[in-house]
Amino acid sequence: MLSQKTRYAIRALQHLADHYAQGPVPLTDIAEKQNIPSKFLTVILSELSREGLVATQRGRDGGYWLALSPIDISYGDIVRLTRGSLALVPCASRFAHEQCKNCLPEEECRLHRVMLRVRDEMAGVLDSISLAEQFAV
Amino acid sequence: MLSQKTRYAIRALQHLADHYAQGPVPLTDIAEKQNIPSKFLTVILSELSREGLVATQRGRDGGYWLALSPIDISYGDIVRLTRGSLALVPCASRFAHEQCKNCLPEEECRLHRVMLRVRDEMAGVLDSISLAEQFAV
DNA sequence: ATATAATTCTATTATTTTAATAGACAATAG
DNA sequence: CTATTGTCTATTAAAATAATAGAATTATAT
Repeated sequence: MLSQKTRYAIRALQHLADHYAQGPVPLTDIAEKQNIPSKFLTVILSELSREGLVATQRGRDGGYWLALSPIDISYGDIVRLTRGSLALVPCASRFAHEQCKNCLPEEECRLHRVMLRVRDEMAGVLDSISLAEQFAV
Repeated sequence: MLSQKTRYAIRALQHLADHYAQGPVPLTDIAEKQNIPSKFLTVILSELSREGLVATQRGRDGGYWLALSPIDISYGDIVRLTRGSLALVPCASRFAHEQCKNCLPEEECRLHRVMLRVRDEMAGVLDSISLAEQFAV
């Protein structure tokens, strides 16, 4: 499952995509429209900003906006960024590969091989849909 | 991510598949060969037995074995059984559907639609591989 | 019958992760 | 200058996960 935080992050980004190139969107707007606790959203957006996915401006008339065009942000990117990996097990991650705890040696582990397939399929879907797809899917 | 418990469950079942039709396999064997804490495996196997996926016999020479032929147990079945659902968000589950917390109405939620696609792809892979596939993938 | 080897059950504890909140600080527009 | 808005660091709360403990039960061989 995606964590609540990841779900919030995705919906916040969708909201920003909907207002792309319309100037800074204040956090309060996002929180209200998307039904996200605003203090928590603060934490989430600050992280996304540190990661370079959103740009920000402080002060009056400030807010957040996408640092890239919606079409250049895929769901795969977002998930990798917010939870580290698309994979369902640590050893099946392409970019954040690590050994699973208490497992067999990787080359003997059948689960490993199954999960590599699953990860590839998931990547296929998630990397093919961007924030620009309003009615995607 | 799959939980550690789910990973243990899958590897335990794979072990049983490897010894299918060879009589009861004692828990201790599985725990040692698969590197799973034995008391924890106790809990896991009892659950799998209650779910009807493995059969058991107590007492001397007792142990666990698969209640079905390995070819009739898919990875999809196991994941659904141990974590309730294949889906990455509650609202995208086919059999355990529920509303995501703090979300928008489902028909407005774009994440919902994306995640339905992902679930279908995952199901495609996981339901097509069974415990009989030794070198699957 | 009895000893032994095994699972089962219920409860509890420990650990980790996730979610949420608080409050002081910094920047900007007007 | 002041109101508005994001930033940062820390803390707390809550939930999920992982692991353990120990008594009870069952089956088998002898």
